Amino acid sequence: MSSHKVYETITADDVAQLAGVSRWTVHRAFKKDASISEKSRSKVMKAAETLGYVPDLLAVSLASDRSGLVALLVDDFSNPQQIINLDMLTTALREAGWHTLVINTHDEDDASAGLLQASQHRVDAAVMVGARFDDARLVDALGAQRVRRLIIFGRKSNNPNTVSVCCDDVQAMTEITDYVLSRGYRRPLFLAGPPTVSVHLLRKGAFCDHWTAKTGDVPDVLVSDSFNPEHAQALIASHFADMPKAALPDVIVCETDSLAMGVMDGLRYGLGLRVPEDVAVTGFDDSTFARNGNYDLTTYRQPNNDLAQAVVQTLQSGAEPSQFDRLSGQLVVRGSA
Amino acid sequence: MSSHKVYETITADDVAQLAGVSRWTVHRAFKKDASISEKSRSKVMKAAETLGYVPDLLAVSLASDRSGLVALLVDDFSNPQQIINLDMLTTALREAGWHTLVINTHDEDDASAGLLQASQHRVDAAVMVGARFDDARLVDALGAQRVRRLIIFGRKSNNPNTVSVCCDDVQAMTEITDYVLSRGYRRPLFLAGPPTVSVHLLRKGAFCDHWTAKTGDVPDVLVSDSFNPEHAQALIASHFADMPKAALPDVIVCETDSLAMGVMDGLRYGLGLRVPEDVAVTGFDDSTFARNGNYDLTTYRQPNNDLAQAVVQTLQSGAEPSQFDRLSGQLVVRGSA
DNA sequence: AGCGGTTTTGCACCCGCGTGCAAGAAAAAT
DNA sequence: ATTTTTCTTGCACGCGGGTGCAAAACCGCT
Repeated sequence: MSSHKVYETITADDVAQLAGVSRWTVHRAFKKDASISEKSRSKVMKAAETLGYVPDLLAVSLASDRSGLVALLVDDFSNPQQIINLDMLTTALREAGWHTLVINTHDEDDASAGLLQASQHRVDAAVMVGARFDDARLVDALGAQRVRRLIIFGRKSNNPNTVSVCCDDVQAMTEITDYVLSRGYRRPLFLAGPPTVSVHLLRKGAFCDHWTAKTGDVPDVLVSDSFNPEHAQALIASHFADMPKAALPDVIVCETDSLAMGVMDGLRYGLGLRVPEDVAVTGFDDSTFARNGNYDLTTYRQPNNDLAQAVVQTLQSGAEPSQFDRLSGQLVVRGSA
Repeated sequence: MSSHKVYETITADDVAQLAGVSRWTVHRAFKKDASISEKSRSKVMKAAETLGYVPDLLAVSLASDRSGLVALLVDDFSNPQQIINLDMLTTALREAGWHTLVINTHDEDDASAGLLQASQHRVDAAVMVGARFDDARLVDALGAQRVRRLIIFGRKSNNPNTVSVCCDDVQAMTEITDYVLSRGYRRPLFLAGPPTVSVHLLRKGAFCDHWTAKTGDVPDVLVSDSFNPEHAQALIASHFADMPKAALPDVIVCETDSLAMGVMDGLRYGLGLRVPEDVAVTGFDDSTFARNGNYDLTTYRQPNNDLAQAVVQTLQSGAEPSQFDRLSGQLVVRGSA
């Protein structure tokens, strides 16, 4: 109507006509290993070239029942780790020939709606990158499964209709715990993010269990309602406001870097304490800002690229894929602990 | 083949059959303001409900020549501002009923290929969020225009086939300049990002022009090959390594927050200088980390949400849209200058 | 030239749904 | 009760291309 179309769509029929063959021959020319003579293939290719023909992916999807689309459901763009995941995933998927539908979900209902929308686009798979939803409930809510394949990214899901791609949180937390112990810290506080989510239980649980196993003590745990650093900063500042120095923990083990950075800001600017002299801090993720001069955070680096590649491999292996839920990263020791 | 389909696709025909009407009536039931009796609409809706029918967007797109997809070409996931843009855009578009194809482009050729791929998905529009490509060349390279509408986001493009959505950089830089002058700084250095890109010429030019107009002096300019903070940190550290204190600038005006943060780290940890006592710093974007206790950056906040809304409005107004290239943000004064 | 076998090519039909038009049903008017 | 007028409904056809099969063209050989 009003949108004047500058570009006239060219279809395979146009190419066929120009090349003097049938539409199906054009199709074969573009298909690897198709039965077609070299002569007509080159005719077709030349015609396609001059016309600037490219196959319409929409039509291809409809006809072939493969869309070449993968939905990425992301629920927190302020989380640096999720952004890195996004970066890696979009890159890896694109290199492997997939395109990416990013769905910015804000809460769980949104995630559920997003999954439905993804299915309406016939995505070949949906990857849940978020941290704020409960995947078990989500999958069930969707009934059988409108989405061909559901990948839970960054944490372990026990839902059988699902593939988990994540690193081994228990192993990672164990390494952190051992390191903290080896440095002589004995009065730890674990700072956890919002409860509701399985990965956190894993990290918190792994830390507490391992600590108790090694020392016999049960560590204190503090829970933040949000991963937002500013929130954590305020929490720390108020939580320790009237506490005598002697009662302070000597190390705060945080579930993520974002929490750790907030903690450091809170300790320094809110309480006037030094890190690590007064209180040491560890994080998890090795985000960009964690390694600058200001934070210099001891943390754990996830194998981001491997994780993204694991998703691609999962998609490429049509059959029941090996689970990639035990990838391992690397402890990064810096100045904060 | 190997991928056993758990979920049987339900089409409008299935619903039609169950409801005892024709497929077209089903279509009408789902179409607002369609001519259909209340009776049959409710019959259809009930049938659709029990079957769990949702229209297949792929087929809809193919048939209606509107995909409901918008491509977002992003070239730098390490740039916090671009992430905020991504966040705002995906949210605003989703609220307006569009879905988002995010294409992670790494260089200009990639952007060009990405645009082509976007067109193959019949996107209703493509939004270039990147900073690293030259849009003029890009648009021309694509020939007429395979993409219905091309929106350049975050900077002004002069290409007539394009809609620019951005804030008024000249106005913004002028405000910063006036502020810096009002604080008594007189030996500025402007730190620019990689050249090649128009927006930067705007900010740098605006600063230099306005400064010269006000003082008669021509400011020094330093160029960083990358917006990466660590890169800027190293650059600053080496650039000023052997310079006597008296020769240092008294304020470093940076093109973006990421540069400014790198500069602050370089000044502090590389050169042992204090900010703002020895050297003041200003940024641009008001990113999350710019406002924490460590950086406390004086910067300029872009109207992120307005910008995203402007994109939506552009898409919704079918006809020649008013250009949204003069939106204005807000100077944010903090401790760094 | 004639024949069996192989490679190429064309075609009917389908993917799931939108559009325009004409037939059918119901409501309004005579 | 009959004719108009207005709503509803059904249907042919199209969007651009993929699949399987059958016809056609090609091949070497007798």
